[in-house]
Amino acid sequence: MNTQEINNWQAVHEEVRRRIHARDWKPGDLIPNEADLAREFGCARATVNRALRTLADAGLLDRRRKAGTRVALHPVGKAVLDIPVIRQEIEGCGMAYSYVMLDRITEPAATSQQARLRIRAETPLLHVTALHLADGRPYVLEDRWIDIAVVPDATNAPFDTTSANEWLLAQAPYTHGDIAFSAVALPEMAALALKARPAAAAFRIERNTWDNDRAVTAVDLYFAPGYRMQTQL
Amino acid sequence: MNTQEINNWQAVHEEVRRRIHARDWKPGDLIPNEADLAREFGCARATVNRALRTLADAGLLDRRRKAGTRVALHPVGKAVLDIPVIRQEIEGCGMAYSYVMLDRITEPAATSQQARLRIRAETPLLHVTALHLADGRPYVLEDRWIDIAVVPDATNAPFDTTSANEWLLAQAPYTHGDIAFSAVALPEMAALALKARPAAAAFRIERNTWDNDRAVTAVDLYFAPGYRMQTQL
DNA sequence: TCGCGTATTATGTCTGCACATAACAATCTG
DNA sequence: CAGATTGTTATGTGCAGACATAATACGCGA
Repeated sequence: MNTQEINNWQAVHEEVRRRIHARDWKPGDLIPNEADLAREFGCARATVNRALRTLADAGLLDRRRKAGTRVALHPVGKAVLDIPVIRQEIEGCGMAYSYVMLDRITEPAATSQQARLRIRAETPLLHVTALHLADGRPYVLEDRWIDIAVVPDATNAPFDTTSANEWLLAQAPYTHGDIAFSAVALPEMAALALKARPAAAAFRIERNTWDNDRAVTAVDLYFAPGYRMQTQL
Repeated sequence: MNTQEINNWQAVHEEVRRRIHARDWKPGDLIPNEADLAREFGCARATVNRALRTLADAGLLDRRRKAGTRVALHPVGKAVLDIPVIRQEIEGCGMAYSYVMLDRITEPAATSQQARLRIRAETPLLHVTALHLADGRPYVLEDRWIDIAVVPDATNAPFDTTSANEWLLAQAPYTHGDIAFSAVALPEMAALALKARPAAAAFRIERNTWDNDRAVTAVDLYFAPGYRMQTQL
């Protein structure tokens, strides 16, 4: 027999997962309560709790107090994307990373940035444009705005060898942010920098980060055509 | 004073987060060990453990046995994407969902599908093409291949009113999968179905799901131009 | 000085118990 | 009978103590 004791939370996790998968417990079914499972598996309720909580986090179970635990109707695929620092992403693929700053000026916020960062028109922003390369080939174009009022040190940072990306991570903490992925026709200037055909389909990431209610920075990343962002389910 | 007792894991979580944010503990710093923190906060080590574990899961801390816990150098943004059923995604936006099946044939696997699903050439696949609409406008084109050998019931499913998407979720369990996001120029047939300009930049999701080592299904989703996939950090 | 085994230490997890909290069920009251 | 009150139940979380595990630090011998 392979029925060794199920006395750690990973084993409980796996066994419950197996039962769901084997359709012993079908979507929508109420499963036994923690105390019963603990007794069945011969472990403490806390152990069962941890396993079920983890499964609920993963979207396989729905749990409600008193109502009990049931198998999720729609096992919502939750994909966890790591958003790595670009340098690490490139080096992680075994390619040589290099970086070129293309432009760096201080300018009043454009209308689109005002809305995005929820700032007033006269706010001066530091606008940095840079290119990240993998094995010498353009990989992604970084178009970034930084609120100088929130990150005053940025005025003195040259960004000529270290990307704003990494500098900000190390220097400017943030409390939350939002991120959006989309496909766009490459603007002409971006195409030029990336050595791609203008209007080619490019993967874009827009990201804004906030320190409490103050916008720290907004970035647009235009990836060279062919880029794929991949993960496991 | 607002120094009320920190005796639950959320409070510890918040306090640690605050200290990281306030740069009391800077990126790379070793923070006090669990036992010390528990003493400081006046709670049990298990409580501190849960808070720190959660923060580590979120990517803010790096933990290694014996080496201790340190503030992550690169607070890797881990974006958790919900991959909802398309119908729910549309209805969640307050739009009316509708669905049209465009095509449904059984055919031998094309070379590209063979590689993707790791199957032999002669394997027959059920190929279903369908359109999901929001408020009557094309939203996403679903191009799906199903291995009949793995999901025999699929042969009898008409897929004319319920999308293969939902049918599979309810009928065919899977153990794992992979998903990739990219931008592509819309193929002519897809553009036609989506009523978009051919070669327009479209957001594409490729997803493969597996039941242990057998491929269940592969799907390509072509979203209508303008689609944005969004989440919080 | 170099290598290797051992001691130390921080995290990882289990147990058994307790109480908190949410939600549904049953019952009481006007 | 309607609406409020109370009871019951399942999950959520806390605590103290124990042992497991991994990785570093130290000391010993060649």
